[in-house]
Formats: sequence, structure tokens, C-alpha cells
Amino acid sequence: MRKPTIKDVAKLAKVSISTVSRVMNSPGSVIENKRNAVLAAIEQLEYKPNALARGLIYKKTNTLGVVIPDIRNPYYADILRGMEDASKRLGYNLIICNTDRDKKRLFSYLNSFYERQVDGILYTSDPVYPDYYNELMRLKIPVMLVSTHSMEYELPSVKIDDEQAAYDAVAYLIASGHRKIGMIGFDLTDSIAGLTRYHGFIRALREHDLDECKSNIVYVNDWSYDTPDAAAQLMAKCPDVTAIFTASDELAMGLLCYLNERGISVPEQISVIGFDNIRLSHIMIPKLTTVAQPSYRIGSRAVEKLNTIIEQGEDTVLREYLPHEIIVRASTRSWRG
Amino acid sequence: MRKPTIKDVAKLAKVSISTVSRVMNSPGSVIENKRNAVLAAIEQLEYKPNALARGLIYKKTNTLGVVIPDIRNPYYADILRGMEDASKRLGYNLIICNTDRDKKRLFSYLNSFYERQVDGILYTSDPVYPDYYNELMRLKIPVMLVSTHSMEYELPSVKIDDEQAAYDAVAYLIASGHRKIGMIGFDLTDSIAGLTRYHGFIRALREHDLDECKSNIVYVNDWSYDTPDAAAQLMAKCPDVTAIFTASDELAMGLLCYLNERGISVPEQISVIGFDNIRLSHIMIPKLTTVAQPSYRIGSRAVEKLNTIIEQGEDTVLREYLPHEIIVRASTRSWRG
DNA sequence: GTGAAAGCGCTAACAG
DNA sequence: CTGTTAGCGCTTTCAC
Repeated sequence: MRKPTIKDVAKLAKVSISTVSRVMNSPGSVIENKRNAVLAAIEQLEYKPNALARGLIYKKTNTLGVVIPDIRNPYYADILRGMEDASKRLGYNLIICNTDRDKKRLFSYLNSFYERQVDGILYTSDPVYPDYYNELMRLKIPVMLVSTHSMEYELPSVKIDDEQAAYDAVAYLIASGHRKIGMIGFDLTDSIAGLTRYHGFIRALREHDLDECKSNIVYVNDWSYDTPDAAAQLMAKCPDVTAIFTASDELAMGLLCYLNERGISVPEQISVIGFDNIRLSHIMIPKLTTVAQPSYRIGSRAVEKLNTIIEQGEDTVLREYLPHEIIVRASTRSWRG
Repeated sequence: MRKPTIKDVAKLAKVSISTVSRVMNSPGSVIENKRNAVLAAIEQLEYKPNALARGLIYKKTNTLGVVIPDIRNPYYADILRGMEDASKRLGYNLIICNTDRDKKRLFSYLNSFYERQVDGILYTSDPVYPDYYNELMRLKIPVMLVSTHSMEYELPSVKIDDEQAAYDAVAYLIASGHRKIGMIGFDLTDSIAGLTRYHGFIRALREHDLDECKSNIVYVNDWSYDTPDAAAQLMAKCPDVTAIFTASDELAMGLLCYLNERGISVPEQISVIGFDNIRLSHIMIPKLTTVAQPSYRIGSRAVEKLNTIIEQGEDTVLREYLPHEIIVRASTRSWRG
């Protein structure tokens, strides 16, 4: 029942283990009849090289570690899928870990990545706080920030321009004639999905002389499952809004649900624009207008970049921004002031 | 920049590498002052043992491989989350692979699992076809079937009783007074989520003398993203149904979307009951009645079972069934015949 | 108690 | 071209 090793193959093929090793790594350097004997033995024993032993020597495991807040969040699931496909293409396997944005959990996983000698780390969780950065540096393992970035530190990243994307969403609403606009955003302590999108919202308002809307905003912690509750808070705060921008499609779905229950029709009475373009957004009621992130591409691009860093030591572009796009569907309409 | 090894620690602590090894594995057997010296050296160098080297010796990698159709499917995402939490608790890491239900892709990943010496495999994809079974057996690695099972082969599994769950869903509709019932199901070639739920549907009809509804069914291949399309097909086939059972919540969401566009109100004109109880089902419009699978628990239980098989060689219960439950929300109502 | 040495499975000089 | 040998980093006898 023991798995066959290179020795077993060598014995069966009546050659030395180095010859077996050669037929696997540089077949041309082995004379044909011996090579065939080895190949036959490999076939017969169903031999497959032990990746641990190889990894020990090559100091390369072809494994990437990924830390992600929660795989159940469809936005991250899309990114992960992009990572996975690119990884398969480039010969890596992914060790995926959910951090729940918890520091202990994150550090514990990073430690495990180190021990397992992963070739690189895909960091898709939270901004990079100073102590996180230190921990990451201690590991001496290439890191790629995904859907997050850092201006303080020289860490490579792939993401969209969140500030601009939020700006575009709100500007779209304004261009459609809306003058009373609200927002459901993520906590401002989240400097990536929270603060930046808030900034985009504010900038759009200011540039269009709508400063009075500045306080029409409600925040949720991370990926709240009580999204209708956030909607309720916002509507209590500013009942007269005609359009709402949400920082995620989940939030938008909760909002849609809340408005529907209150008998407020979308988009007739209130327009809603989401963020992310998750796969379900086109079967929401009504179909959701949203700013699309190239989530899958963010994931795959991140792996590609990480791979070039692993192989070449560095990459040309440090902070890479992928284009976002507004997908107009049925949840928004123009407002006849 | 090289990672410190046990040798570095030994040198710094002025002891042999065996002593270092001992303080890590049986600290009691090392005299105190030496132990402290070693501990100090470990601290100073930030030394962490190389899991590859250890794995080579112990023949245990504390890694589990999981094959799953598509991580973007929220049902599987929930299962994965359960797996992940249990894995963390039990000291494993997960290598997650999306198969897209593609045989080549699956086999390629299984092969990679073998080479990487994973301690066990979580198989959450497709029924176990004969050639899949053979491949699995060749690996000589413990396998756990998750949300799928096999009656032909002696493979351990964790899932719900799909036939009964579907039966219960349909029986619930019937008990609510519905007599014209339709179903959107998965392809019957899918012996797990397709065939069994179809059987449950049929049995419920037969036991309640509703055989005339037997053909009110439409099938989709796997997790179709054109769920509204399937809904359209069903409504064309049997426009007079008053209740529809869908084999997944995604399908239900697509149906809800389609019905809404056609101006057919749910549940007033048509009741809808889904399957899975994904996290979003409680913010659908209307909130979805569904048969809940304990998805998270299925994932965590699977890891627990696999762990006992890995550690003890076998488990008490081979095929384990977890309870399902009907969650009544707003998408169904009783029918006054 | 502790160091020397063998070995996990494999690759990579190094001779021949 | 191919076998022998020396490791990769760590654990584990086996003597001392």
C-alpha cells in the first residue's frame, strides 16, 4: 500500500535512481532503451514524484497562499475564481484561508504559509496596517495585494480605482437629474472599500454643488448580513432621497428588499445603483444598475503579476488599476426635477 | 535573506540539531538551560520549522484537497466555509480546486493532490462515476464525499436526504392546497441534485394523486446562469401552475425575476419554494421559502469525519445524512382551491 | 540528556 | 550516457 518511490522505479527498471530522475527532468539525456524501461516501470507502478521532496530541493512548492475575508461574499468568490484559473494555467495550487478580517486568524494563516514554504501570498483582506506590514515583511515571501493597496508601502497591487468608480456612480445619478442622493457605505475605517468610495461620493456631490447631500449616508461594518437594516436607517435619516448609491451589490439587494416591503418602487420613486456587479445582480428585482468591477480579472491578473515577481524578481507596474464600468440596468432612471 | 534552518538555531544555541529538534517535539527531555538557549535562538532568528521536511518524514502534510464544481456557487461557498473552519480547528489547510464538473480538470487536480501528499480528499463534485472511482482508488488517499454519495461503492459521505427534502418541499405545497405544481430541476444525469429531487417531486405527486403534474418540469444543466430562461420554458409548458418548486435558490431567484417581469405576482398568483437556503434567500423579493440544507455543517462535518478516518483508519457511520428543514418565508401561500 | 548518523524522496554535481 | 555521492531540513534511533 506504500506509495512507490523513485527507488522502486529504479529497481524495476534496473537502473539507478538518477537515471529515473533524468527521464523525468531531461529525457533527452537518457538512452532510448533505458528510458523506455524507466517509462514502463513508472507506468506499471503508477509512480508519481513526491512534491514534498522536490520542493525541499527546488525551494519552490508551486503553491500560493491566499487570505481572503470570507469566501461566501460573492465578490470575493469571483476574485478567487479568477485566481484559481490563472493558477492552474501557471502551475500553482492555492491554499485558501478565510480571515474574517481577524488579525489573529490572519497572522496564524500567514505563519502557516511560511512553514509550508508557499511561493507567494495573495493578500485580499483589509488594508495593510503597520503591524500587518511588518509581519508580511518578516515572512520574506512575495506578496500581492488584491483589491486593496497601500500608498505607504511599496507593495504591488491590483484593484480598481475605487474613488473614481464611486465618483462615476454618483455622477451618473446626478447626470440623470437626481439632486437628492444618499449612500450606504462601508465603515470609514476600511480605507479601501469604505473611505475611498465615500470620497468619491463626496467629490461628485461637491463638483455638482450638492453639498447638502453630504450627510445622507449610513455605514455598515464590512459585509453586513442585515443589509435591510442599513437601508432602514438611511431612509429614516433622509426620507426624501430619489437615488441611492450602495457600496456593494449585496447592500443594494438588501435595500431593494427593504424598499419593496415599504411599498416604495424602484426605480420610479427611488433609483438604486450598486457596486461590484456580482453574478446575481442581473436577476435582482429590478435588475440592478451597478458599477462593475472586473473581479475575475482582478484575481487572475493578481496571480499573473505575482508569478512574474516570483520568477523575475520584480514586475513593471507596482500598483495596477483595472478599469471599472457602469452597467445600466433597470434599477435607475432619470429624474424629472 | 535565506530562511533560518534548524542548523542555524543549533549553531546559535551551541547545541546539536537533535537537541533543537527535541525542544520542539518533546521539550521535557531537554535540560532546562539548554532548552532556554534553544528557545532564545529560535526567537532571535524567528525560526519556524519547514513543513516540507517534516512532511517528508511524518508522511503527513496536514493538508486536505478539495474539489468543488464552482466556488462562485453560493451553496458550495457555504460548504467550503464550514470545511475551512473545521480544518483550522483540526490543524489542516485546504487546497481548493474548481472542477467545473470537468473530468480532465478533476483528474488533473486529483493527480496534483497525490503528488502533494495531501492527507485526505474532500470530493464535492458530481456523482462518483466508475472511472472516477477507479481514479480515486488508485490514489490510495482517504476520500470523503460531500453533498454527494455513492450507493455502489463503499465511500463515506455527508449530505442531506435529497429525495426526502424534495418530497417535503412538494408535500408542503400540496398541504397548502396547491394542485397544479411545477418544478425546475437539474438534469437527471446528475444523480444527486437532479435525479433524487426529481424522485421526491414525483413521489409527493403520486402519494397525493397528482400524477397529472408529472410532466410539469423543466431541466437545466448544472448551475445555469440563465435561470430566467428556464422559468420561461416552464411557464410556456404549463401556464396554469399555482406553485413551483425549484432545485436551488438561484433557480428560484431567476424565476422570481422572470415572474416579476411578466407581472405575475408571488405568492398571490404563484408560490415559489427554493432549495438550499443560501444567505441571500432572505432578502429576495419576496423573501424566499426554501428547504434549508445545513450547508456549513455539511462542510464542517465532512472534515471532522475525514479527520477521524485519517487518524483512526475508519469512521463509525459510512453514509451520514444531516437533517434538512423547510423555512417558510413570503414566497409561498396557501391556495384556496 | 545529548550528539552522531541514518534516512524521508528527490535532484544535482561529479566522476567515469 | 550513467551510477555514485552529497545534500535539501528535519526526525529518530543508537550509542555514549
